[in-house]
Parts: sequence; structure tokens; C-alpha cells
Amino acid sequence: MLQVANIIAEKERFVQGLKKRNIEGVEALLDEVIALDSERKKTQQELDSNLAEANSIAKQIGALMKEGKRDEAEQVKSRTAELKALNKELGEKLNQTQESLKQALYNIPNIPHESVPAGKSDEDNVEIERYGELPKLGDHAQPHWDLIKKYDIIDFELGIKITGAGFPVYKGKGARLQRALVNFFLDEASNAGYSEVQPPIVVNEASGYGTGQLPDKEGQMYHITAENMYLIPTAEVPITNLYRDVILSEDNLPVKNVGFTPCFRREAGSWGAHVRGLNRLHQFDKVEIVQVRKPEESYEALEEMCKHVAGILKKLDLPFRVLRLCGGDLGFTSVLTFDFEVYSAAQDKWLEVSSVSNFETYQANRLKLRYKDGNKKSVLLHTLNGSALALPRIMAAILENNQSEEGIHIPEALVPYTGFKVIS
RNA sequence: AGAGGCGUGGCAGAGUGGUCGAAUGCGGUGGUCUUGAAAACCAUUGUACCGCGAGGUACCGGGGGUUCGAAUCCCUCCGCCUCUGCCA
Repeated sequence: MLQVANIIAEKERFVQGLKKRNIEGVEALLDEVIALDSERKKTQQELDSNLAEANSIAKQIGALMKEGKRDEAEQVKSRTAELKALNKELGEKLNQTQESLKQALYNIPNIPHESVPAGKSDEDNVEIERYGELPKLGDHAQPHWDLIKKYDIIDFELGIKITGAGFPVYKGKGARLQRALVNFFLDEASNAGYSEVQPPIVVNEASGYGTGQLPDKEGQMYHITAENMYLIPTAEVPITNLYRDVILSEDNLPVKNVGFTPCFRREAGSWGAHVRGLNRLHQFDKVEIVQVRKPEESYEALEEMCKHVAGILKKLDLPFRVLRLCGGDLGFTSVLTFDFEVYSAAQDKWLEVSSVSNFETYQANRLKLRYKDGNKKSVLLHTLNGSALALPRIMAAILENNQSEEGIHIPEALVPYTGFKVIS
């Protein structure tokens, strides 16, 4: 969440930033936060000085008791009764104000980077790079949902039987290709200096708040009500939360982690006819890279992560483009996000396979993730993450783009992982 | 799931109503000594909030209560451990 001191110091920049997200009544929102914060300070000052008085009276009484001056002690007690009632009231007011302030801050998204273009939806995202030739497949090209049936490598009906729509069963060479992609992505990240972790895929409420999925995306996550836990929508949640309530020392930095996990998304309300096959699922696999950086290094890290993602796509021979997300499409917690989309030839569509973001201190502030700088001062760190990569759409693109009469050709870089060159 | 026990600073571990933000040890940092290192010795070493500052306040798992005063007593929630049961 945002820091009040920054809101006060840079209010105009924050107002302009939030307007890029097309939020109504931005100034009133920020003014409310500022007002709540000054009320909080005022209340705390009053409470603190009352508490100081009460503490000193308590000490006096202790001393008097010891000297056996019971009567004097009783006299002083009358003032403490007064203070006690007053402080109870003030304490409640302080809690309320703090709670209101927290709620207000939870509901304000991050301030977009100055380079983020204005815009309402994904149509306003700006393409900044394109790589690779778009394959020309001819009329007989089939979309992946037909190909997977033809080669019997993914079975949606079976998934429906055992679970429901959006939970596919990968079979035979399909399962093998899936595993090959996971291992390939993990190896690529390890080679790039990321340290591998295997986090839980169920998280508690505090973790949901830490990275900002709660309260913003409550309805998007599968909720285990008996235990009040959530199935993760992305490995970002457990991996970034490894560093919740942590003060790192300078030589712990930079943190670079990679993790493979299944991801679960309810996708409530957005399950439409245009979403077929592997394009959108309730459960999918993803390899995620996460970095924790010093503030002054975070944009360098963002660029490095983008290069990493681009490098993988190049090795897989997939044509892709990179988009700078506009204000309207930018995630709640993000300052700057680049989306990577691969071209899926048979659908004639660009499919999002990666989203690389810098959150600056927004998550770190909720997480209380800091480091000690040269002057031994605690400084909030910057968190970043990116998919490297999400599996199903990569699978869809490989199947569609590489289809031929002999079958589906596996990209060369993957062959050592699959153990076969063609799915036929 | 049943029975019992326990949650204190980076770690270990004292503290059962006041002088306790908290003994002691280890670890960390700085220094003395040394050609250098080790050892020894000395000093220092939590976080957050309020305040221009002096300083103040809060935190001994979370929340609430009793009391003039709570790490210490009570309630409640959470977590951990041991035994029994079940089980990859």
C-alpha cells in the first residue's frame, strides 16, 4: 500500500497517476487518507501524554505503598480513574482511526510510472517490441483444441468428469511436453542466477494481504473456508511472502527466486465463449521469477527480467510482442508492467504468456520488507515479479505454430527435455 | 481427532504483580592488544509510532479483561511440541 508521508509530499503526482487508472474522485480519496492520518497523530499525541501521566502516577503509588503511606496513595488514585476512562476512549478512537486509514489505503492502487500511457483497456496498451516471423500455415491449419484431440494429448472431458470445466488432463506426450517446459523454464532461470524454491500452493490470509490479492481480488481466488486459506493464483504470493516481516542485510541482496507451481483462478464472471481450449483455465502451471531489490536498482532488474523472458521465447522460436500496459489495464499493485504475448497462428491471436512488473514499495510496505542501508536505517525494498513462463498458452502456441502433415514439431531447445521431436 | 505441555530480543535461556525493553550466554558491530590473525579484554547491539528537540508511547504469539500498576493473574483466538489414533 501507499505511504501516507509520500501522499502528502507528492499529492499532485499521485492525483495525476491515479487518474491514469480512470478512478473517480481521486483527490477526495487522497484527502480522506491525509485527514485520517492527521487525526491519528492528534489522537495518539493525546493518548501518549495521558499514558505518560498514568505511568508516572502508578510509579508514585508504588513508592508510597512501599513507604506504607496508604492514605496518600488512595488520594492519588482518583486521578488515575479519570485517566483510565479517558484513555480507554482515546484508545478505541485511535484503533478505529487506524483501521479506517488502513482500509482506505488498501483500496487505493499503486501509482503508475510516468511512462505508463493513459488508456481504458487492453486495447490501449502500447506495443514496444516485436520479434519473429508470423508463421503462414495455410487453410488446413487447426486451432490447438482440435490438435489436442487429434493427437490425444489433452483431455478436457476427463477433467470435467473428475473436477469441472477448466481443469484439463494432460496425457501421454502432452503430459511429457508439459513437464519438459517446466524443467526447461526452471533451468533457464537457474542459469540466470535465480535460486529455486518450492513453496506451498495454499496460503493464509496474511499472505494474501501481503502481496495485495486481498482484499482486491477476494472473489478471484479459491477459498478454503474451513481453514480460511486460499489456493494461490500465482507463485508470486507464496514466494514474495517468504520475505514478509523481514529486515534483510545488504549482503542478502539482491534476492532472486524462481518457483514452479500450479496456479488456481476462479475467473468469476469472465468465462466467455471466446475463451476456448487452453486460453483460459481454472488450474494451470507457471514458472515465476521474483526479485527483491534496492530501490535504486529495481528498474534495471525489471529490464533484466524482460530480457530473460524474451530470451526464453526466442529459444522456443515463438513470435512474440511486448506491450507496455496502459493505466486502465495495469494491475492494482503495479507501477509498471510489460506483457509478453505470443502469436498463435491458427487462432490468429496474440496470447499473453508473461507479465513482468515492478511494484516498487507498494508490496514491501504491506509486507514490512526492508533492509538496513549504510547508515543502518531501515529502507523499504522494491519487489518485482514475472512469469517465466505460463504454460498453457505456450503449449497452445507451440501446437498451433509448429503443426505440419507429419505432426507437431517440438522446438529444438525442448527436445532434450521431451525426449521426442514430433507429436504424431 | 483425543490427552497433556509450551509460546520472552538474531539464537539459546532467566524472569510468576512495581525499580523490566527485560538477567545471562552465544552471535553481530566498533575498539584495545598484535607484523597479521586467533584468544582475551572493553564498549555497543530490537522494532514502530509521536515530537523541531529534550523526550514520550507501544510491543515478551494476536485480541480482550482484572489492577493505581501485567512478560507475570483471568478469558479467548492462533501457533508449536510430546504421547495416543490415522496416514502419503
